[in-house]
Amino acid sequence: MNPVIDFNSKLACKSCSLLSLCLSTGLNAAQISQLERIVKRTRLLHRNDILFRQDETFHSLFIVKTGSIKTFLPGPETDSEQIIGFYLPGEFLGFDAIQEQSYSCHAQVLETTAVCELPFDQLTELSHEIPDLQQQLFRLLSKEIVDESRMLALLNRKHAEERLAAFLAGLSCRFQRRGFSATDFYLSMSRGEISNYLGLAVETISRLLGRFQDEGLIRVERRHIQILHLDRLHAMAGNDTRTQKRKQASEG
Amino acid sequence: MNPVIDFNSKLACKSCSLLSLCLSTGLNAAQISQLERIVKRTRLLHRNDILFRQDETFHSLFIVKTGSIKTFLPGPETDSEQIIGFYLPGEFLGFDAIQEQSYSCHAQVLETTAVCELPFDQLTELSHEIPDLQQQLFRLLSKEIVDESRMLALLNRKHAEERLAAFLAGLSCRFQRRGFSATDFYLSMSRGEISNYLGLAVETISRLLGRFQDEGLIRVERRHIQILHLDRLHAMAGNDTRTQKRKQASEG
DNA sequence: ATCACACATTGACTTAGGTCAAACGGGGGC
DNA sequence: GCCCCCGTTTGACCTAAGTCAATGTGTGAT
Repeated sequence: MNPVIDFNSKLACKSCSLLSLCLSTGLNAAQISQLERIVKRTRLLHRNDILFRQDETFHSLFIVKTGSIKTFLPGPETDSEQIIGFYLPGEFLGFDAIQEQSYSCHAQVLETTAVCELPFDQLTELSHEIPDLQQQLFRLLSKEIVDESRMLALLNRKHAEERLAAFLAGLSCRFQRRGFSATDFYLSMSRGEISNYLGLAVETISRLLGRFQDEGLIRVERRHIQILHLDRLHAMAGNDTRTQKRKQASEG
Repeated sequence: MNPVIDFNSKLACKSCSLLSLCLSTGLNAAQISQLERIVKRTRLLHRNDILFRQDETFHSLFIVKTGSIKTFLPGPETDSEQIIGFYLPGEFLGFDAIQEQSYSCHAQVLETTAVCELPFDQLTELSHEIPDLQQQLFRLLSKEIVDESRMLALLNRKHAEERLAAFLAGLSCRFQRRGFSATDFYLSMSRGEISNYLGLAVETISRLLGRFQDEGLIRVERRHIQILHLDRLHAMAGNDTRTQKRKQASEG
């Protein structure tokens, strides 16, 4: 289920398709190698490991190389935590920590996961020399803002069915963009985590997945999801074609 | 209700307490005057004027000097718009536009409002010379991310009562920080706009405001709000004292 | 291989808040 | 000054989704 990775040697960033995907649009080879020099050793983490904690001093951004991570705000009870986001290969974490110089949430690993660590002060220093890097960082922060405001709209205006459809459609897009199948993937999060993230009850997720399957929209077996009608799923998520195109263009 | 402002002359930024509050923490006088030079003429807008539209090409960030602005994602129907945020004096708009170089939402003025315009390319250029400026910009973006994730948690985990309490408590904090009263202010948005923002029905807002008043928590008459028990309001919003302190510290 | 436990499903019932409808009231336009 | 219209309030009713409870099921530990 998880690809086998060579963890013995430090992976050079140029062999890591992710960094170029994420950061270096517009950077030349020399600039990329400058960037490589500041990347700290790849870290390998296992299910339930904590990458960072709320209030911990901020030093670094992280990029998911393989695996997946959830971020959440803790609540008074264990089950009153609020999941803020799921992070898949090629995605950045830690932007929330810049403001107060400490992380605003916990980040916990959902499955065996490799991350790159980017010390932020070195990154900003370097971005003085490389204007495009600064620009790219601003873009990544900005994307996070846009994504979260779309999520606000989802939670405020959409019913359970549309939320789950949007969630699955979103995962599909993100997997596809990293070269995985858009229609056949494994969820790294439990039903409970999905329901928490979407502001629904576990039972609702369970019933909806069942219904989606009955309707021939998807095939679901435990955490294995196959999307049979991606177009219908997008329609159900309330993405008109125009929105979809715009999103795909921007995410590409 | 609105202070009288001298709109005949361009307001120098140093006379504008806002810029120093918002941007220039840690900037010296020379740097501030560099910054001043790139600020475009203050613009004066009136109720319902559009500051920018979704998909419009991005050139500038804006700061609210006086008045207030809402941002929203348009929906297919007029009433299916989703309000993303309200912006008060001293607050920045436009960060969402960096990613795609076009605004992700509409920004509309709620009352007579003055804004400063900061051309973004000049701002980033300047921030190569002034590291602290770059840092400050990153912080502002980051704050937006944290605020939005708190809002996600609010919408997902809180009931109507807690949402409205949090909304009022939040306004109170923001007014106070700009030197206005924390317990006596006017809402620049309608009940409908509040309900839209909080993901509730107008009727629910109306009923809750009535109930809060009956309970002696607030005095409300049309858009005039007086908070009689700020502590109880914060408690109702689910802000434990610790969270409150941390928030105040960070927002100061 | 077996057990135990956490995750997942399914059904029955409850409820917070939405929807619909009707009445009210204040401020801007004439 | 009067009227109209939009925003607001209030009441009656409805429904989507939550809660509670019971039952299944795959996985990892022993």
